[in-house]
Amino acid sequence: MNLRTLRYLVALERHRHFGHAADACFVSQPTLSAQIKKLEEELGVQLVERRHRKVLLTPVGAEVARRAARILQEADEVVELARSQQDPMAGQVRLGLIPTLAPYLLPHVVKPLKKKYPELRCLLYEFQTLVLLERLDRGELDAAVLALPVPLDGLEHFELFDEPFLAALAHDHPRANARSLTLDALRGETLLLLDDGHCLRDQALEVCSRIDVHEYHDLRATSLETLRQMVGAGLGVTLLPALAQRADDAVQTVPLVPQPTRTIAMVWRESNPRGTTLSLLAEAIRETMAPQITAWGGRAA
Amino acid sequence: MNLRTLRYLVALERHRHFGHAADACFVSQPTLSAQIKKLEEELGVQLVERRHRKVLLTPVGAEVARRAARILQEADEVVELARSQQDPMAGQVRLGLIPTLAPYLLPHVVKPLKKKYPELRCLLYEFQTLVLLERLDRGELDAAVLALPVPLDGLEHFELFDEPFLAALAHDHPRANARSLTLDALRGETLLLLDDGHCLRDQALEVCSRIDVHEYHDLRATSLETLRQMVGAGLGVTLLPALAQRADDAVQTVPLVPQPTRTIAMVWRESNPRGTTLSLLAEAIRETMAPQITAWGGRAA
DNA sequence: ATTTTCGATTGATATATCCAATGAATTGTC
DNA sequence: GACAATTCATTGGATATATCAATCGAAAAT
Repeated sequence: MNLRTLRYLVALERHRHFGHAADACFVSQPTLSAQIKKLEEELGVQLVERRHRKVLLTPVGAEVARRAARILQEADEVVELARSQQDPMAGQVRLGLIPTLAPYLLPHVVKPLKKKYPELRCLLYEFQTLVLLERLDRGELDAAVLALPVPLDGLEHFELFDEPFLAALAHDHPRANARSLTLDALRGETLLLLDDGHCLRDQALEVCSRIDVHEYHDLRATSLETLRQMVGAGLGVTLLPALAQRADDAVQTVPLVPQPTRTIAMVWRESNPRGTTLSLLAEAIRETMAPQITAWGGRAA
Repeated sequence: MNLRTLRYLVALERHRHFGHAADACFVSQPTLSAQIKKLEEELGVQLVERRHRKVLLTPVGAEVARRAARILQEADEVVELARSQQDPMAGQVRLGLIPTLAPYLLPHVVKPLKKKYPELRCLLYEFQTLVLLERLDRGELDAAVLALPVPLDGLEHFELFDEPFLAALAHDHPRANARSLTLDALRGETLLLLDDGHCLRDQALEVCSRIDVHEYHDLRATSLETLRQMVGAGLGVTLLPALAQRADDAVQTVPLVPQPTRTIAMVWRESNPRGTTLSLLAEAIRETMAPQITAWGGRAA
């Protein structure tokens, strides 16, 4: 069976006339006749009653034509689907972000992106780095926004910006009102960290590795907001990524000198055919965030 | 576009491997490769990510494949329609049954069916209810025999009979030789059940919900025969469907009063062109089983 | 460094589809 | 009743398409 042949049958049903149906299909009448006949042979049933000056579909023929019309419609829909996919900035993109970034970055970028690329529908997911890379590889995500470094084999990457870390202290901490702090000033403090698996945990540990701080081991926060609460409650200090800072009576954030940062980038599979879309998307995010980041002394990539 | 090409795409989706997909379609690998490529060109979108040792469908590719599978199923239905037109009770029918019914029902019906419809070849499958419904929907089965209720949208159904439940007790259980039991008589017993996913598990729980029994949680049987062994070993009691009873030194089955039952029915897709065949088949099964069922006090539908 | 795996490419061959011309059956006209 | 008109079927040759075996080349595995 063949979609073309089904089209012939549907045309024949409409026109009830071999010649006219053939015209409508832009083929010659013998072609259509032969194909209908072949279809009948293949199916082993008579589809058409050929009477002089009158073509009638048999009951089976009518049913087959009805189903054929439906099949053709669905086939046309597939073509439509593909066509609508042609515009690089249309359709949907499945985007994953790390949890210590997503809730703070998205409020800045979602609206501008919607404005710049109104046809683009971003499906947003929040996973830790390892899961992001896994899903990326399995094709369950189109791109991931995360902190470098990650193993980049087979991946394209586009650096978005360097996000500074700030010291977060309880409001009644002796140094809470300093204009800035050196890392050394935190020596001897109790350091609060996120749970295992969050890249921010490793980044904070890395930054603080050269000074003598003791991690608070009894409780590890599972979200940045919990971590902030713990700082506010006076359990210790932590490093907050700049995007996560906000007015908070209980917690003061103080810039560090020299400024530690983490590099935020978007990555995707080299083989992803939507590479263009993803570059443009990354570029748009970079551009949107640049003013904010430079104001904080970070590097817009 | 071409139905053959769509078949190639669907095979590629299933196998995620050009060579294997080609084998499954009985063509050479270059043929399949070329056709997929041509389809991509025709649609103007990349459907497949070709990575070394790994083939991945793009999101569009996956969607196209999904629609293609549907189209192909409908095309196959046209062929079936035509075939069944020639002789409704010839050809093959793919029939799925639930595992708590198949081994006990089939010995009763296979021979009579063979006699009544010698041209009909039944391919038999055994799956749990959820899988049956899924495969039915995907067109991998023509009909399923299962216990109602199930969601019946888009499905025809034909009730075959109501199968009674019997109490199954170890032969040395105090009540093992009773002529009949009320459910209340099981109060306080340990109830043995099948594993999750078996509808019989839910049916037994439903029946016993009003009396106080404790489920034996440490081990759930994966088959009715295992369950019977466990009862024989004295681990507890269970409910057996009437068709599953048989002479067994270690296990006694006792009728319950009033008699709980489950309704066994055959279901198939409304759109299945072999509806006539399937009704006749169901009718034949109902007729074959009626004497047996009424002898047990069940209702022949 | 070598081998293995696997999709892409090539070129020859078989098949399917197409059209123009023509045939055959029915109906309408003189 | 002969002849023309209509309409679908058939024929035969041209063209397009799908197919295969053989081979290539890149990436991984050893």
